[in-house]
Amino acid sequence: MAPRNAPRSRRERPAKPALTYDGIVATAVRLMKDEGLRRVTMRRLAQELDTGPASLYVYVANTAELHAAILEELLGAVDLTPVAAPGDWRDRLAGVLGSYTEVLFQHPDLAHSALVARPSGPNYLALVEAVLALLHEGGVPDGQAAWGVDVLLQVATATAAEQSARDRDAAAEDEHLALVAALRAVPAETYPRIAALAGDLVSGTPEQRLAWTFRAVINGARTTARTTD
Amino acid sequence: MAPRNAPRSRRERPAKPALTYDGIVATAVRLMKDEGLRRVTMRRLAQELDTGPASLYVYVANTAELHAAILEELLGAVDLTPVAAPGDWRDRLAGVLGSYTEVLFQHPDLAHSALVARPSGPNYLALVEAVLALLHEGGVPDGQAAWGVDVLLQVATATAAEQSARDRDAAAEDEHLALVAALRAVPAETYPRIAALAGDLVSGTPEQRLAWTFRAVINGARTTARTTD
DNA sequence: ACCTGAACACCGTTCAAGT
DNA sequence: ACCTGAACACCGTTCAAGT
Repeated sequence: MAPRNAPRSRRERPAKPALTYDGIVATAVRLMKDEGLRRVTMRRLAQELDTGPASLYVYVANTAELHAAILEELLGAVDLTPVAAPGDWRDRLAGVLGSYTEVLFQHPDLAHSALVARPSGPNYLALVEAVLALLHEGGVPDGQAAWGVDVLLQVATATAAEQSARDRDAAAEDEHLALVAALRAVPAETYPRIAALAGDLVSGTPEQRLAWTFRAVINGARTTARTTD
Repeated sequence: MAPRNAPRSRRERPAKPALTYDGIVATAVRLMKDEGLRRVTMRRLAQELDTGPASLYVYVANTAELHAAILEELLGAVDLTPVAAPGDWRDRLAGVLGSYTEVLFQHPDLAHSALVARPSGPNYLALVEAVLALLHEGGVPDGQAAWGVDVLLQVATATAAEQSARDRDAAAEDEHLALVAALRAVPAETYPRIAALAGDLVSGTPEQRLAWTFRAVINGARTTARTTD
């Protein structure tokens, strides 16, 4: 046992390290990994940093910005090596997008927040750059590449966000099952095409569907001119 | 002035009409149009219905389901007449999708909730049926049409959701401006493609970009086989 | 400049108890 | 079966006052 009244805790563990933006974000990332994004609230985070919630507003404008900062941090894990690897550009682009998707699927609540407040830090920019570089290599015209990168990242993000809601709580899963049931039980007179395609509409894993979607969007972006109409 | 103590209010305005699912949803729709989706909470809605929040849980499983029911209601306003109109199937499909987008842009908070909990009522099914019918008319193979309808509705919904966040609060708009600024100020050595396309990346209105995206996804879905790999 | 206590104005959801 | 009061366990954000 340490002697009583020793000034240890005062000197070795300064109870309150000064607040910094980086420190706040790092704590937020840890909190999210430990307890999920739902618990990364201004109040809970302030508690973790041994302060009051008002103090955080000096560094972060609101909760959405905080969540965007967490995502930006995690985007450092996206594998961008396919950009410089050999092989077909489409496959390598699908690889980068697949890696982005994996990051989102591992922390799926973030995908949801990414749709609302996109990050704009270096890791996000590096991802955009990688996608643009591969579209350029594939000969996709600049204007189409510029708009195409948005669509590609958006479908990946939206798919992860949808999936995340179902993973998180049973109610969202129930609702998805309700949709599947509704599609299968639909009267063929009123909805002939839905009835004809019932099986196809719900087939495949999210990953399989997303892989096809990436290819389809890449092909579409490559071949669809940006006419001003 | 009416005579005092008349039993009027007791007989002519029964203070509490019985709760029903339809009544709850109708009140929720009205409340959203009056005060915005943010105010359509279980507590606020219960107050509007002159009861306690616990009573609503007899009819609605949770807030997400309530919001999905509101959207399903509003989807009745989507214009599906292009399905049976003359003209190029692509243009008519873009028309249906554009009408769906307009509904979402008018009540943009709903778009956000639609990504999490999709509706599965008759209006949503009619929209899916319309898109499938037009893809069928265009000769898009069944499997590709089945997966393509999802992508088309998803990009429309995700675009509206993004836009809604910016319309709603200034903070989200600031964040978007931060991204635009970051894209324009990026060092050309580190991010050569972003620098080269800076103007294109942020050009166009959401409507213009979405119109191109619809065409690109339709083309991609039409030409991209669903190989099992 | 930075930090904070305290307050304002809310939330979703559950559950035992009533009718 | 349906409805409810009351409670549990939280929220985001602001602002005047302190250091």
